Amino acid sequence: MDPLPPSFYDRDALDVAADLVGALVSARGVTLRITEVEAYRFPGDTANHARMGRTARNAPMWGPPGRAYVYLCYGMHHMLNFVTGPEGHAAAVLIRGGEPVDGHDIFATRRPDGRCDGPGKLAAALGLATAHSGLPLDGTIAVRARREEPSLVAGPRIGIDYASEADRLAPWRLADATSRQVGHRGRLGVHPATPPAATLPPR
DNA sequence: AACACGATGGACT
DNA sequence: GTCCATCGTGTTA
Repeated sequence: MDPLPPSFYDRDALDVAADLVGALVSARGVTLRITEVEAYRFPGDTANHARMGRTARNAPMWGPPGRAYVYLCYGMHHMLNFVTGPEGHAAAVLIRGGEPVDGHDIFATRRPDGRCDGPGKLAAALGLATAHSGLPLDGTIAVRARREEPSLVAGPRIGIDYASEADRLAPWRLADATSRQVGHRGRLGVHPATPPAATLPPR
């Protein structure tokens, strides 16, 4: 199975997010089936790291689609994102949860409790850190298309109290309705994602 | 140079 | 539910 091409990511982050649930992400000896994601859109999303413009940290978000954006959160947890939209469009999808489907022994050393239901846990399970930020998603980190379409549930994104009320409430967290590896289940509704607004510039 | 603050997780009440 | 470790980054001076 070939990695998903950059064109897969060259769409609105919410559309990409919906298609990433169920996809496979592999890195450093572990493969996970993605169970939970969040879309960080652009422009106008006040929860987006790139909301204030380009910085050294968020530089990969401004680059071409289909690359990783990894950053350190709270001084100890790493967060894995996939960059979406064309160059200059600083959107991304945060990968928040996954079920191990290969490399179980390595997974067990990185996540002794077996849990992979949060973004810090997921990056730890894959052995990723900020050194991997900017890498294309067809090498050390590789993503392959899902085989079956999961049933999705949606809810507000987690941990973005600093954002505007509209952005705090936007149901841009998407998860597999049947997976155990999904956090904050009480904050997920049964509704599918709202249709994405046109936030991509015409091409 | 100093400072404030996290797209969290784990321990605990 | 509450508390807080821990440090890179961005902002301000």
